[in-house]
Amino acid sequence: MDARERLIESTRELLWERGYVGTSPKAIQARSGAGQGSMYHHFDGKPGLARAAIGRSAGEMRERADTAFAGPGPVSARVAAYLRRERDVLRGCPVGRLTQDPDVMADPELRAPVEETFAWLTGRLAALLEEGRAQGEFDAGLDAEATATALVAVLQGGYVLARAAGTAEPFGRAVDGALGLLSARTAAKESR
Amino acid sequence: MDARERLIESTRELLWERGYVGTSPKAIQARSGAGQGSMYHHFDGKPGLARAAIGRSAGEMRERADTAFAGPGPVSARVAAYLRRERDVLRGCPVGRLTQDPDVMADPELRAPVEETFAWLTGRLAALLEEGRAQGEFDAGLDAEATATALVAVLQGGYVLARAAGTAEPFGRAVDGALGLLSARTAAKESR
DNA sequence: GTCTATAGGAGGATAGAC
DNA sequence: GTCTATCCTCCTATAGAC
Repeated sequence: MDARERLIESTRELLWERGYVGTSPKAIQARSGAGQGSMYHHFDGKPGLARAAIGRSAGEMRERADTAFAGPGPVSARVAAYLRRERDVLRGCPVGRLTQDPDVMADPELRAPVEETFAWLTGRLAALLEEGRAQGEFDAGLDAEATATALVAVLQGGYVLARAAGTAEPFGRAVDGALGLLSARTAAKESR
Repeated sequence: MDARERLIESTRELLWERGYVGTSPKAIQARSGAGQGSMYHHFDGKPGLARAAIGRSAGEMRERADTAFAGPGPVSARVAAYLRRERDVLRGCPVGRLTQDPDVMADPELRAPVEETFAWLTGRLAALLEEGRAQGEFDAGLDAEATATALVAVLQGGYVLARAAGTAEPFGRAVDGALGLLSARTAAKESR
């Protein structure tokens, strides 16, 4: 792995763990093993490094969601698969985390990937739920858009509760609670 | 308002807006109008100031929840009242926010109020839902604990989505989605 | 490409005068 | 109680040598 690559990856990790304000060029250099000169040769500074790192995190988040959504089985199973996907819960969401960083949200270039990722995710999930509703998997009264937003929120909030508790447990319980509520909207299957 | 009070309140606001790492003693002094000497006379430094500020935010959060939960009407109405309570959505949750601050979570004294507040809130809401279930307001199969955790997560995640979008809208949609799902678990009322 | 030198400013706090 | 002076470290970056 070359220096440029190590710099991006180290920045990604530090942004994840400590946020933008909490991440210094010095720390990035230390973790990546790259020197001052190397860092400023490959990037124009902290914001540039952050752009590369955030873009990568956002891309990964989309890919993982896509994988779960495109899986086999009925919609409800794919939604459950996504919600229950293995996660490093206590680490939190690398993208959602940035939402709390005023310096990130103040910079349009840093903010855009965050905004787009959640818009895409919610929209994708809403389309999936709508598909399930159209096929009679869910009852006709289900509001796909609102439900999708609630499910994404459960995930993001689950991270918050888990970190507050110091255990991954609340995350799992939140997901269980959400799926429990959703399952009640599953249209009864006629057994004929 | 005396200097000590202004210092706490300013710290509270800054912690809310910028987090612990993003808040400097200098900024606290500037916002409070107190000088260096005044600040270090009343508090032993940044951690001490943060202790006072975080404790206050946590207390307020509990009080507000208590007010909604203790209101009149059936459980479902009190839960909805809490979820739909007026909020400064784009500002986020002053307590949940701290969850992303590694320096806060690393200090037991700063962390404790955060942990306790969410444990209390989830437990309180679970007890309320259980009460509703026992009284036949919800169907017997409702998992009060998991559902309560999901609802609190929807709130915390709603803040994240709202900040990502730059609008309060996703918060409202997430709450609508959650309440929509919950209403399907309301036991049908016999009209006799 | 990477290293070292250098630099102004901010962060976080102490000391002592008033 | 509050003010000013002072301190050392870290932050973020630039310059120029190798």
